[in-house]
Formats: sequence, structure tokens, C-alpha cells
Amino acid sequence: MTTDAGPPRPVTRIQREKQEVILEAALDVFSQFGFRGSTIDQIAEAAGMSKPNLLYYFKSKEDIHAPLLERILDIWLDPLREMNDDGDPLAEIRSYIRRKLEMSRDFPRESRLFANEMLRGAPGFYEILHTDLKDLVDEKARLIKGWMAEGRLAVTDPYHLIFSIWATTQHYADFDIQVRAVLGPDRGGEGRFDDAARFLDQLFLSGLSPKKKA
Amino acid sequence: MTTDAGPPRPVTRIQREKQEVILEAALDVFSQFGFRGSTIDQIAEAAGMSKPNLLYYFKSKEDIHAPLLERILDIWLDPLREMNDDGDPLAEIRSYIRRKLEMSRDFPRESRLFANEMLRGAPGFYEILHTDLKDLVDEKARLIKGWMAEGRLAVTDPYHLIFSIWATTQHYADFDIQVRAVLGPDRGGEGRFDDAARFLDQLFLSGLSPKKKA
DNA sequence: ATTTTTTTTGACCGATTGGAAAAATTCTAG
DNA sequence: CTAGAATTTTTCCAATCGGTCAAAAAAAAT
Repeated sequence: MTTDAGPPRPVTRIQREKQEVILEAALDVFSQFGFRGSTIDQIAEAAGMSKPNLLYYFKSKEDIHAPLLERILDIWLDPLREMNDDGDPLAEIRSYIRRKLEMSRDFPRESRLFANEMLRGAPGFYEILHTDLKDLVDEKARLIKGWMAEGRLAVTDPYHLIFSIWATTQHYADFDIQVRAVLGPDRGGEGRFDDAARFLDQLFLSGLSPKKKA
Repeated sequence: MTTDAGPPRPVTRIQREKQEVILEAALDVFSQFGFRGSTIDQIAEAAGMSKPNLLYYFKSKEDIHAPLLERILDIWLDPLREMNDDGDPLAEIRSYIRRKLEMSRDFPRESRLFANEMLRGAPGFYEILHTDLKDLVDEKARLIKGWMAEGRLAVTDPYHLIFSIWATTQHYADFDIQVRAVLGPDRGGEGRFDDAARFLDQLFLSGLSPKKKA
């Protein structure tokens, strides 16, 4: 009982690799059909292995889902954490929007998995939402409120401002099919994220009011 | 073969009622778990009847789901249809936002069902998206573009403007759990929709730039 | 009151679900 | 090479899935 000689060596090289393959496949499946709509067989096939083999690495469906959610929330909030008092408030917010939009472009499956979880009421996730997440948003809301008090930003509700950034950016991942269907083949190509970035820049900077005629 | 004496009387009073009960229950279930994640037993229990009894009114799971989707898309696009050239462009857009936000408040399940369908790629729905929906959006985009050309609205991408309205308003239905978790018990009460309406008014009207000091 | 139609129920079906057990295989260290 | 551990496959299971069917019950029509 001195050197803690328990079983501390469960991490082989092949284990790490296969676990990564499984999580990757599970992300594909879960992000489309949600937790309940996805099957282990589906994930196993996407991962190129048999179901019992998959269950050798993750002992249950939940055990695959949970780490995905944790990882995603962490990545997801990174851009918000980086918003600080360094530069111009408008530039900070603009930068936050841009980073969030890039994440919707580069990690759409992660966004959809998160959305799926929200839609079903985020069971077993609700704790983190109104502790960790709420704390972070509260902190950034105070930061934004400070900017407003200094007259460096129009006075509005900082919480709903953050919501609107989440909503507008994630929309391009979660409702991708709709976006591309509406834009059509010409406008809906890869350039749609650049168009979105330009539009959002203007929206959050100055809104829709026309410039006064000189 | 003269008077077409087929079976043209399948609509009894009790049939209409039970069908309504079933669709109501199905909306509850489908909006949470999506099509694949929902079970007929679940819907039957929510509707207060046995599974075979439910299948007496709708002969398959898809037959319950399809009419829900059709009905929802129709209701969902109504506010957009009503946007026309009657009054001030900014007032028209403001009114559209308000109506859309009210729908997220009053019909959150419908919004979530729609979101669920988008997340899984809208199979058997894609047709309508880039015919009916695209046509409507194209028409309204032209209307908006006209306003911009007349200098009555800031010049931006009208498609992404519409997307941003969809995103910001539906967010309060689809991510309701997150919104309430972040806002907390005090700010997250019934008043959150009024706060959202005020914020969105300002965002779309004039953005976040601070007013110039006099 | 009785016939006919509509509605509901109970029993059941094959396929799929999440998961267990154990044998068979492959890998790795000595 | 060979023992031991790690990995994979085969087989299997009880529960649940979407859905059928015939019989019972309830309404409606006569």
C-alpha cells in the first residue's frame, strides 16, 4: 500500500487511436440523430469495427456521448474566454463573432451535437450550464457592461447580445441545409461564410439604419 | 362507375378529435427527440391511448410526422409572407422580428421540431426548402434590395439579414434551456422575451456603435 | 332492439436495440 | 519461441422497436 501499485496502465497506443476513431465516428452519428436516435451499430459501422469491439473501448452508449459533450463545450467557449479588455470593445466583439463563425464553418458537427443536446433539454448537462457556463457569461456580461458605462459601446442588454452572437453564428452550422437551399448553388458555395462575416460585421456595428444623405 | 361511390366518408367527429390529440402528443415527443429518437409507444402514452389504437388513426410513424412538418413550415413562414412594401422598411423589419419572436415564445415545440429536422439534414423535405422556401425568400430579398437601392435601408446582404432574424428569434425556443440557465431565475423569467425584443430592436436598428457625445 | 359500423384492446410478429460472455486471435515482452 | 496480455470475433440475450391481426367493445344507424 505504499507505491499505489493498482492497475494504472490501461492506456496503450492502439487504445488511444481506436478511441479517437470511435469518438470521431460517434460525432458524425450523434450530431445527425441525437443521442436517442443514434445506435451503437451505426457508430460501430462508421468506425469500421464490430459492435462488441467498440464496446470493448467504451462500455456503454453514454460513455461515448459524455466525453464528446464535455470536449465540445470546452472548445465552444474558448472564443468567449478570449474576449477581454485589451483593445477596442467593438473590435473585441467583432473578433469574437469572427472566431465563432469560423468554428461553425470548421466544426459544424460539434455545433449540431450541441444543438441536439439543447433541443432535448440538456439532461445531465444542466448542472454545467448554470454553473460554469453561467459564471463565464456573467463575467463577460460585466465586462461588456463596463464598456457601455464608459460610453464605448451602445447601452443594451449584454446577455442578449451574447445570445445573438451565438445564434447568428451557429445558425450556419445547425441550419446549414436550409442556408444552402435558400442561397442556391451560386451564392451558397464556400463564399457564404465570407458573406455572413461581412453582414454580421455591419449588423453588429451599425445595424440597418441608412446613412444620412450628405 | 358513374357517381364515384367509393369510400368518401372517413371523417367522423371522434376521428378529428383523436387525430388532433395524437398530433399534439407527437409534437411533444418529436420536438424533443427528433424522428428517429422518438417511439410510437412514447407518443401513444403521451396521447393517452394504446399503440395499436394510435396506429388505427395514423398507419405509420412517418404518417404522424409528415403532417406536423407541413403544418409547421406553413405557420413558420407566415410572418415573412406578411412583410411587404406598405410602410417604412425599418418598421416592416422590426415588425417581422417581433412576430417571429412571439412565435418562438408561443410555439417553442414547433420551432424545436423544425430545428431537429434541419439538424438531420431535412430528408424528404429538401425539395420544399429550395423550391417553395427559396422562392419566398428570393421574393423578399428583392423587396429588401429595393429598399436599399432607394436609400431607405443600409446596404447589406438581404439573405443573411433574413438568416440573422431567423437565428436570433428561434434561438429563444431552440436553446431555451441554455437561455434560462444563463439568465438565472431573476432575469430568466417571463420577461426575457421582452428584454430580447428590446435588444433585437436596437441591434437591427442601429447596432452597437455608441452614440456620439453631443 | 338489433344490425352495422367504428373504435379499442390484447396477443403477437420479425427486426433491431443495448449489451454480456467467452472463445479466438493478435500483439508484445522476455 | 513462448507466456501473458491485449484485442477482436462469434454467439447470444432480454428488451424494445415499428407494425399486424383478430376479436372484443362501444357507437351509430335502422
